[in-house]
Amino acid sequence: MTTDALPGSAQPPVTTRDAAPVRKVRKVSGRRGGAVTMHEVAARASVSVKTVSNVINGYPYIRESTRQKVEEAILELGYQVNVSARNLRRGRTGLIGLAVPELSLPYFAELADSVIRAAEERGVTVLIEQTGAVRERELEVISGQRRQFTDGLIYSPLALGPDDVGELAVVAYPLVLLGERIFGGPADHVTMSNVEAARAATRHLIERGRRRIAVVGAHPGEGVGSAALRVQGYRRALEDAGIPFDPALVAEAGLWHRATGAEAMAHLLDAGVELDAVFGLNDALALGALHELHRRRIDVPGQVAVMGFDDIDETAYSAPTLSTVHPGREEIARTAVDLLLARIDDPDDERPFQQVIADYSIVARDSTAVVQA
Amino acid sequence: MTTDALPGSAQPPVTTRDAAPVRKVRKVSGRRGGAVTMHEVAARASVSVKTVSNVINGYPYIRESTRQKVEEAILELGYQVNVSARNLRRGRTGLIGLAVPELSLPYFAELADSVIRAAEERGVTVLIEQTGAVRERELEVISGQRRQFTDGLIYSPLALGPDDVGELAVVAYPLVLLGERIFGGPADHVTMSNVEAARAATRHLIERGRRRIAVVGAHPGEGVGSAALRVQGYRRALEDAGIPFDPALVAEAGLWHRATGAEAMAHLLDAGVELDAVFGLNDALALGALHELHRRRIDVPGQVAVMGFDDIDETAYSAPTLSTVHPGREEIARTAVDLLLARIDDPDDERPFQQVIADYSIVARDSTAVVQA
DNA sequence: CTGAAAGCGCTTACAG
DNA sequence: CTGAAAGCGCTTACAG
Repeated sequence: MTTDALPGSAQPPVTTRDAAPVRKVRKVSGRRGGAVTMHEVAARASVSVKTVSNVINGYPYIRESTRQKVEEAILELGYQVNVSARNLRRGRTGLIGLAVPELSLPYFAELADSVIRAAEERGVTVLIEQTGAVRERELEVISGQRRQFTDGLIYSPLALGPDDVGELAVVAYPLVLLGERIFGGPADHVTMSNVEAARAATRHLIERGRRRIAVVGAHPGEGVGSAALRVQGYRRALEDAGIPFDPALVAEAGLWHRATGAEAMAHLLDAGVELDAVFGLNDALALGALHELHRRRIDVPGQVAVMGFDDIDETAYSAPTLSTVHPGREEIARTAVDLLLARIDDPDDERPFQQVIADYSIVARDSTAVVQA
Repeated sequence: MTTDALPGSAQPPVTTRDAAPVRKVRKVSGRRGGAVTMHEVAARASVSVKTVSNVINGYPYIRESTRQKVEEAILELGYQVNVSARNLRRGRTGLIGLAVPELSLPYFAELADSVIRAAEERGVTVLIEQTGAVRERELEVISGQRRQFTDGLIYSPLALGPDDVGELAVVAYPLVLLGERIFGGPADHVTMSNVEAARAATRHLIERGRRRIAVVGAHPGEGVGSAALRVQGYRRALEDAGIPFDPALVAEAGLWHRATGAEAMAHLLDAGVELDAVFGLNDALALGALHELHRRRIDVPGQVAVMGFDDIDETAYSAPTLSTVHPGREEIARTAVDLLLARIDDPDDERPFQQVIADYSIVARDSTAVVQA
């Protein structure tokens, strides 16, 4: 080692031929050269590397005095395990992948947040990949180079459909599927009861006296995915209450963004459709609808009640605050991580793939409050 | 190798003692055991491993016929480089860290998005870490275990201040600092001209005839960080125009969220402060203010113009759309990645630390439109 | 242009 | 409870 100067430091290079036995300040080195190795720790503690390794990995049967010697040496030398070497030896990386459409979409940003936290609790690190909800890139994620970096993948496709189950069949690493695009795939699957949740959301509106409930975000002609399932739940709730289904109340929105929600809402209003409530199939759509209603000075919830789906942070801050469906994002994240780690820990486990359905709950806020007469 | 069944497959375990010379379908294996090695490729192509390595790493002086033999063998065997082994040998991981407060905050979600894209173009992968803007965790990131995984770090602290420069001094890996909390630290630094941008934003309002311009999001008593700098820019613009500064127009908001923006706005209005414009020190604050104005049926921009800062996606979708400052997020991300990679590629480079200031621009939207008389 | 061989820093049977 | 040694799969001087 020739210099301790920071790389790129403005100071003149200092050649340290240190005579001092122990350095005062040991810099936090990244993975770069000259790092302390296990052998040096072993030498200093007068034990074998095996023993150092045992201490580090929490092997239980170590004499207390030995453990202490080793721990002291580790501290004194500022030793850190070389992760690449460990990975090479173990055949693991300690990293799991998370593939989502885009972090710019609040729901997925929050999902990523939850997955990172859940993984952290289990001592693993998350590598996020963005697919842009582009079919080609969603397929690329499955077999791309990044799979070399990770022990498994949590995969939330938006463009793939049931026909792509075959693409997943080639996967030989632990995989957990999220969402409603592919069912029965060769992977564990965490999802939610979209139909029941949407039914409950609609019932929530009906119970508050609403009868003309519009839906924003439908994907007409699509048989799979969240849109189809949630519209189905909406229709069930109408049936339950004996309210006839009126197609005029169903507004399409391909992308589930605020902008499309506002547009769809505008279409409904411009068409003169009579309505006293709006169910946005996700929160962004509902917030878009809310803005459009505001813009037209239509009182929420006085004239029109609004309901969303996802319970993103923002819904607690909008004016009025938005009632929505809490889809158990934390639970979904935790379950996905746990399922993945179970497969990673025991790759020869032959137990059948699991499908876990997360609990949802209705979050009642101001946008669906009962207005005092 | 005993079985090709998917791990955890419901099928009975199949012991493959394959006699067939070539497998039909090779599964995309993660990092798990039994993967093809370079030696097998070398054997099949009848060359040495060195040659295979050369082909893979694009070493130029290889006979065309040799290259083809090797490439065929790679294809036939479905060979993929073992990243852990390569990393161990190279002393690099190909991963860079990105530490941000929270992905749930739209600005940071979008920043992460941009950094991931920029890194992807350069062939490196990003590992995101969340600090929650908690001082303790921001410090932990600097020396934590994850630094073992990455070749360098892009670091965006929110809780640390100038006094913490010392904490960075121990860092011996390439580091790029983002934001306005720490200046002159031992690292490259990408920032923006907060003062000038805020001044331009305020001027934008003044040019549209506004004179009573409120500021939302100030941090009274704080000398560093975005809040102080942006308020400074605001005051300069007032001076430029000969408008006296009125402290009553400055509203505090510790956290820069939609909710606090709405609260601050409410305070201003309840206090009866006369105003014809609001400058939110970030977009979330401005959007919160916008909602509060809507709620009170105060027309934007008719009665009050609203300006934000950050140009998050959402500002293009709000009603009315929000004028804001475009801080060159993409440029910041790209520059940060490039600076970091330059240090990683040449760790012995002694060139002084750079401070790069990204260009900003004013985005004029409906919330500051000039209203026809 | 290509080969034989050392070594990156761990973990883990195998012995004792 | 601990040690000596092999080997994970690469890359890279060193030779030719």
